[in-house]
Amino acid sequence: MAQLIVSDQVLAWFKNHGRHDLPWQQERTLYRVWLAEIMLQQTQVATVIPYYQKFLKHFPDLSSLALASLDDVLTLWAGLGYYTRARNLHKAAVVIQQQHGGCFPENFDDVLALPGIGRSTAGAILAQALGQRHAILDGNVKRVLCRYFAIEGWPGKKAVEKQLWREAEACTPHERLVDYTQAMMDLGATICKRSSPKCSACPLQAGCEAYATQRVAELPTRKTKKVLPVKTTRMLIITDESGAVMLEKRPPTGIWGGLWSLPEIDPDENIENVCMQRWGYSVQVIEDNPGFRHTFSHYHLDITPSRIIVGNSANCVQDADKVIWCASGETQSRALSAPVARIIDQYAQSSPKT
DNA sequence: AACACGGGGGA
DNA sequence: TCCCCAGTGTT
Repeated sequence: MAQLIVSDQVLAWFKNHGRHDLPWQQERTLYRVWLAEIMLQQTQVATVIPYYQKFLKHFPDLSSLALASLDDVLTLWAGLGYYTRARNLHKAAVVIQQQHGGCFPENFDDVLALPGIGRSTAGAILAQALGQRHAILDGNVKRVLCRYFAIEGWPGKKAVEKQLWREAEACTPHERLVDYTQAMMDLGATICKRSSPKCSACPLQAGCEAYATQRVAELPTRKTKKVLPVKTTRMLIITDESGAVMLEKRPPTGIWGGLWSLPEIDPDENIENVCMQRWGYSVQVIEDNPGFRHTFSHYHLDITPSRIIVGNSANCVQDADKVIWCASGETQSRALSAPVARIIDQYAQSSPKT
């Protein structure tokens, strides 16, 4: 069977299914394409259009933008978000006035050097405005390529991104760069979407490795959410003859600062020894429990609750600010952390009676 | 609530 | 060089 050429498929699809009437496609000057590409960073087409037209009306060319105050630029940008883009846009306009005689540069490295313009945006501007041959690799194209070539690994990783740039270069045709560049972005935005991609309407389906191996939903590989560290602790449910439970006040800062909590010990330590050392208690461990996980924003805490009965609580004097014995019906009125409340609630049911 | 996003800037 | 951020829309 004949080799499928990505650009051929995409260009043929673009003819009937791509967008051809976007404002920045009408008069493809470098200035207009540049403005569009900056606005389109992290912002969808439908949102951009009214801003784009308003902006162009006020700043129809590069010099009007360069001469404007940053305040005026930001005012027109208001509502689009990511205002760093507007600052860089204005800064770049000034740079172009000073260093390029007011003409938007046509050399790739010069464009790349402007503030707010990276490799992909530089390529997109020159390809769309001048038909120069440059690969682009925005989020849409990354998704298309990751799926088409079944590229594993998070695209933000350098090695993966390097491979993606290589594929992007290899796929880029030598002609019709204006259409191809727009077509790839349109394909990613309307067909090869992050979720619910429309593979049945995709011009690349026949050659798509992810589609062939049913991995469309898994690719691109998502960013590994940084694995939270796991800490472990043992919480002691120490009850006396009356069923009252021992609570400790936590330090004012840190986790559960100032709340009442169950005494905690290192899960690897011997419970009887610790109870004797810390409180002078001879204790009887009733049971050990499988425990459960409580997750904070920055770590998991695996909690093992251990049920303990002590016969001599009255004999032991404690600092009432730090330790209380709390009767079973009384715990609800105390400021408890959620896991501690859960544990106490769970064990209150089976609280031993004297 | 988690995730995605292009480029800048700091480690 | 690599990582993380800012700031907002989408899922």
